[in-house]
Amino acid sequence: MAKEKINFEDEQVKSCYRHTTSHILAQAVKKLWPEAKLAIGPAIDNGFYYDFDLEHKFSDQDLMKIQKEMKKIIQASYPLERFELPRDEAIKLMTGAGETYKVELIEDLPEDEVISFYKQGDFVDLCAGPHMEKTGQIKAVKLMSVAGAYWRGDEKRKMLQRIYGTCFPSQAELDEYIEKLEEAKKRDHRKIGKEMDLFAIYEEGPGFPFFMPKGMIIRNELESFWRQEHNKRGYQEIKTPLILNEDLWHTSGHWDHYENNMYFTKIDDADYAIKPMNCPGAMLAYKRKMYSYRDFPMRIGELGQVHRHELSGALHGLMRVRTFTQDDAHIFMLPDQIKEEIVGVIDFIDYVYNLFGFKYHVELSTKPEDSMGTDEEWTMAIEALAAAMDQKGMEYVINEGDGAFYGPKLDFHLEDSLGRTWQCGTIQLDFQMPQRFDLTYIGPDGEKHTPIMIHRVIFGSIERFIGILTEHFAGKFPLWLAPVQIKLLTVTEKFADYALEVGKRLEEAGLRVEVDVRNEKIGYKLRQARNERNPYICVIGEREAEARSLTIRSSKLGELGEMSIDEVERKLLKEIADKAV
RNA sequence: GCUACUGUGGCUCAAUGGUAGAGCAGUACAUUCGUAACGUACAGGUUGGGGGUUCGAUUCCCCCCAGUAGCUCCA
Repeated sequence: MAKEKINFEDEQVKSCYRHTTSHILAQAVKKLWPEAKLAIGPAIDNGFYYDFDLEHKFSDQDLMKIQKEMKKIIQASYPLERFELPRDEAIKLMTGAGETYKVELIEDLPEDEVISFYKQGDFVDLCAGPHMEKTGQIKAVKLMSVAGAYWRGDEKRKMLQRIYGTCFPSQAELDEYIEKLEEAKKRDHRKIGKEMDLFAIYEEGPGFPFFMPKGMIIRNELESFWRQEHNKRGYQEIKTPLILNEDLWHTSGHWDHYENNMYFTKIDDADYAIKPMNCPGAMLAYKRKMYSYRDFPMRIGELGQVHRHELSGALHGLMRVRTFTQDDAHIFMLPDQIKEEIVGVIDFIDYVYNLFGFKYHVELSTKPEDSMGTDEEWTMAIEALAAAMDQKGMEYVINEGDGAFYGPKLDFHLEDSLGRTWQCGTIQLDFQMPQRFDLTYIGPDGEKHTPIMIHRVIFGSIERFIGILTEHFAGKFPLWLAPVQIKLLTVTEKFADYALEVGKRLEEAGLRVEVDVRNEKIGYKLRQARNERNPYICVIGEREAEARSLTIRSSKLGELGEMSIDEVERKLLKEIADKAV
């Protein structure tokens, strides 16, 4: 049986395999530190973890020790035996063992739930299973790291020590996984951002990124693309201030629901807040005049810079910052326009993500504990979002209680190089804000009505999106985004005149060109140009200068041979116009 | 914010209880060389900040700041 090939393609098998390994981890830790209390130890996407409550702090050396102990348990190939106990006996067993966390888990199980345990050797753990038949079936194990994690994910409760590990049916597969992780690290946008001189974050401003000239090119290209696409889709653009009076934030509900994340300031003794969201500004902009029902839908976009006080430990390169620019828009509409507008935004997001070749998944986030509005309004809003997704025939998962305080949302998540997902696009349906700000329009009945509003972003934040793009393309950006699109390298200084002339001409055609006429060997200049991830590199020597041609090399396709300057110009301009990836 | 870890010249890293070294990048000189690093020289650091222990700390201790991983939270 143990010789049977373990099918990791089967998610259930994989999960069962990893879950068993987490029990082996727990057994090893209990052997080495009998006083350790066990919390929980599930299989996760890339492996498994187990949480322990233990005075002794695990070090990297400890991980090695534990791993050795795990090997012994695997070699002993204990069978995993399941047994069930009535509730009181189960509690007695765990209380006797001093496993207070397990007792709490049992006490929280529903009355009619079967309480099962798994035993391997002298180790017993509360567990619903399933498990492998014996510990000897586990082949390649590696403990990855140790980190803190709150008991039951509650920051008010004790922080436990969590050991992360992974395991595979063979050493080769484990090695492959480790190698993949190494490769992914090379794509880290923080590393590439530094190497390509795109952006920087200094101690003087944690979470407040600086964009350098090359990063600004990417930013500006994204923004002009954004404007173009919004124009096409009937959006108008506004800009609202960064700082607004306290009253506004009371009206919007931010003061009550979002204060912890806001920065405040005073002007002439009056309280002001730095905006954490753009919507209240958009509300004021709406209120500047009267509207007819014929004016809807009204789509108002804003590239709005917001500031949010994120916890220091949450900051992460460009992905999680304390100031970012949302590619925001607020759509005001009539009740019967809701679904169509949501579908329109879904299509828009899908168009943009597909352009870059992104895979994404969607979550529907429902009413959080701290929220405004009635249950009926929330139900209606959630149903509208779900209906739009259903009309598109798109899959989504429900993310219970994770909505914004003013309404439910559809969140679009993109993956980074390490498989972590980041929320980028979001569509939020809001019945609250228009009421609170007393927004109105005149309906066909001649009466005043309150419009319905959508908040939405496509990129999410320009910063995060650039981070994701950087990792997705490993710094080899599509030509239209590349900070330098073509780099010309001279073989010797003799060809500098020709190179500069070509450079000038390509620049006049609208291309971003760099010419390297330095007195260095061509191999050296070439190496540097490649390290800079330049999409196109041309070496210019005697041959090219005489024929007035270019020998071009693509970072993606390799050598493309000799072409006329015209050809190169046309080729690149077309690639840019096509936004080819 | 919490837990653990880390913090040395622009970058990557080394070293030691006795006031720091290398490679890359930079500058100068030399070289004019056709597809991933020519050579020589120079310059560059009060070892994140503050305090303490010590005859002496960058190395040990404490506090703070920043970063990394994870948790919590989130675009």
